[in-house]
Amino acid sequence: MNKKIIIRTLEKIALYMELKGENPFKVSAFRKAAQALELDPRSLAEMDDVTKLKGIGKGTGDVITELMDSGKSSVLEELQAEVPKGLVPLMKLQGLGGKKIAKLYKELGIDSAEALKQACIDHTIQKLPGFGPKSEDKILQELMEFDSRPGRHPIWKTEEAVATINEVLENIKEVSEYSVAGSYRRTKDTSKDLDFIVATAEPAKVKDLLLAALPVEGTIASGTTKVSVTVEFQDPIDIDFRLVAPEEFVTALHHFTGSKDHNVKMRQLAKSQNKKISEYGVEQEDGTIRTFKSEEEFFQHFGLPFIPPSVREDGRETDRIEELPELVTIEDIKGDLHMHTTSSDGANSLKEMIDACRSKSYEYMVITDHSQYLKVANGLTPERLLAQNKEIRELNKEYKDIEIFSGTEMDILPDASLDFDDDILKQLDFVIASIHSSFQQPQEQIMERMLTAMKNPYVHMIAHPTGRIVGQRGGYDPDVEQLLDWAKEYGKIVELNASPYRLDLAVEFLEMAQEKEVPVAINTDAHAIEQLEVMAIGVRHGQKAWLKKENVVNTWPLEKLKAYLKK
DNA sequence: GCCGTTTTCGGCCCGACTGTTTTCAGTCG
Repeated sequence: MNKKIIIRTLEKIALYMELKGENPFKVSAFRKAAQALELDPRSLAEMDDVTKLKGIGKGTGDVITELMDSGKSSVLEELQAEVPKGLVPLMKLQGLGGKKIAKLYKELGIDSAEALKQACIDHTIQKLPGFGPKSEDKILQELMEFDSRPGRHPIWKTEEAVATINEVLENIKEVSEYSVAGSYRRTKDTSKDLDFIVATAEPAKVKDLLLAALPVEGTIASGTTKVSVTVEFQDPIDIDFRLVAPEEFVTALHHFTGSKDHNVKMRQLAKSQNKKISEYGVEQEDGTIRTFKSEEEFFQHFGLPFIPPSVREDGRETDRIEELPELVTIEDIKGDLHMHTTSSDGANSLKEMIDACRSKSYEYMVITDHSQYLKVANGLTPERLLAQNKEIRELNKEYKDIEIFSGTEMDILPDASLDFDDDILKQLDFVIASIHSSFQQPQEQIMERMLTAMKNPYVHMIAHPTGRIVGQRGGYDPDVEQLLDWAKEYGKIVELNASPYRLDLAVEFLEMAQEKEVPVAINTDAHAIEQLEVMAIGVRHGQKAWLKKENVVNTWPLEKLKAYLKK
């Protein structure tokens, strides 16, 4: 029995219990059991007794055992017999939770979205105790909008909204400090909504100014310290603003940066020290509230080093603090191994790209324009590539402060051949191989193409290994584990493409790469000088996988990298 | 349902907002 199926079953049981209106602690016990399994790196076969895991006891352990023995769960089956399936999607509606849905089912027999809609239209909802005319209106509204609302927003779409809001906040003089928080600050590749913390002594005034400056489409909640609105940018997106007093800024920022699991862990830790964390400060044993000047100081208060937002995820980060000093940081980056110029589809010339990298104080850089197959990107023919190679060699003599490698981003063609012959490739310093075509091929064919590149002795790196676009397309679906095994076997680097459109490899695969000791390069794939800045996003994405500096080749000094590429 | 260096019962992170109440339950993050 697959571990993932067991995890999903435990979560499903929790969901059905919620719909039954079960004790919330019992519900969360099943969620915690699912999480305990998920966070344990071992396979089920490797665990002799699951109840030894913290969070799994007799009840949840029995469910797991039954699933392993018979492939089914009588607990889930009983719940499913009792709770209509049609109630499950109702949990997604804003403002409706397990208890209210359970009540609607028990009292009115509502067992589906359609039945709920009809009950709203017939005005039977508002007669139910605990519900009223406003609830009825809201539910109906939610039901109408639900299908058209986007789920999670990819980071490349939210960036624009964040920049706009930052600008608005910057220009309100009553705002003393502000920051985006939430999953965006943690550099998740998608976000459900955006959170902003705003420090001000005049919350009411700031609230009015803020709402007046934004294209607000609707209001979800509007209190004195918390405002939730739907704002119309490219797509409508929900934004939470928390207005706090200046001294509360740091604890509020920490709280609303999350993750939820990280906060739970921190609060438990505080409790064990007889303290209490809230968004307003840390209550000491004697009842006084302590506030902080910085998050560093906040963590220090609990005897912890600064934990960067990027790794505040599953709550285990507080147990991995000894690894924090080894994490890759933006200051460690010594070069960028993937960028384009006007020779192919870039917006800036060779010299402009070089000057931009010099101003970033990089030790080295690689020019990697597209190859001839990619006609839409004006890919270079062997002749143009060799001419560029010569030009780079000349420029390299001229610039003493940076080493300019001559490279290519060569297509792996649909027929599993490579776009350049070996006698061309061997004249280059750095060869990237990547797939830009025939994504729909079956996995065996994709993998055959990858294997050709892996086996070629002149190829150094596989770029954007899965071809995904965050929140838009899945890519060409390679068997990533196999790919990483090959990379290890044939000595290839895999890329962490830092473009917010890609962030490819994804976090789980980067973890796998590090475990298999496959070196990673964090590259911007810049098509214009401004895009060199996405390196910071890539680094934070890498931190989410706990990538260590030593495993990221472009943190290495020039000589070490050169020696590695030559072998 | 799970857990225990206040250990087999009683708590489980903490607080804001809404809509319903007339003091609070439910939902959300």
